[in-house]
Amino acid sequence: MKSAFEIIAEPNRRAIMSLLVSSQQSVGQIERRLRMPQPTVSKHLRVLREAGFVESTVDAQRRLYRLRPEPLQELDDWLAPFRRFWSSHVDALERHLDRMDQSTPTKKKEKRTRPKPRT
Amino acid sequence: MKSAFEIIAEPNRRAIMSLLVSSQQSVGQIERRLRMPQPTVSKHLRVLREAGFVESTVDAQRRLYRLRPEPLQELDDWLAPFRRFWSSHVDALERHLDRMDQSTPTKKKEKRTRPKPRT
DNA sequence: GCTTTATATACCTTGACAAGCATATGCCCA
DNA sequence: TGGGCATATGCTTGTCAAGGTATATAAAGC
Repeated sequence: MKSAFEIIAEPNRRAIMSLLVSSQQSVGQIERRLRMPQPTVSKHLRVLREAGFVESTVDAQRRLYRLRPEPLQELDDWLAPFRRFWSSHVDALERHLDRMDQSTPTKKKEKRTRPKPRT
Repeated sequence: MKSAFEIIAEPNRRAIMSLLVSSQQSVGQIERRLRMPQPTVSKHLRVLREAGFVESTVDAQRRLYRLRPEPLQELDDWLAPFRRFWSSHVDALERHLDRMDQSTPTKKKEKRTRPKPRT
């Protein structure tokens, strides 16, 4: 089984998801609005469906697809531990930088790979 | 350039990120704690670094890696529009299901692909 | 029943990427 | 300065997934 992260790694799938945020859509609607060949849409919808990101309803010859919240919540849960790095204060990074040294450092030359970000 | 989503799609990279949440780590520490061959660690760190997920400090022969908040925030931003589906009420799904019909439905047979989830 | 519309699937090709292994680079210390 | 430790990089290979094209399934309407 594929992780939720791999599912949304694909740009077309993210586009489909974003489209479904406003309301449910048929395959044909998605196809037209995203200017994407129909088999491509169907295949991505299949992946999304099997991963639980969307569900479908039969409407005559059409299938209406809509979002399901659970897998997105899983992504959100993974992000949670990292959220403290930016959500609390502007200087969250600074606090992080000060919480160092459980390694065995010798000299600390402190040559940063990047310039210190000015938030 | 690669999207932040593709970067974190790789399980080993997510493991490294999670490890760095507690504090910065040297390559050797990551290698031992995740039981991962050293070249593998270095290569993933390179990907993470070039995508802005981590930055490094030179400490003699070691390189200390630590997290950077920005790219994760980007992920969080993408998730934001979907958050209304679960964060507000228990019946967020229900409300979504009721906000339908901008398609041209004919009969509405309502054969759900899955059983209606009982939250 | 036949045609049209809507969606799904099968097959093939191609590209991307991760792992494994070997090797290079760089720094420390005796 | 030579050897050992820490990390980075090069090369090769196997795998997997996405796109393209064609075709299958199924319902609608005449």
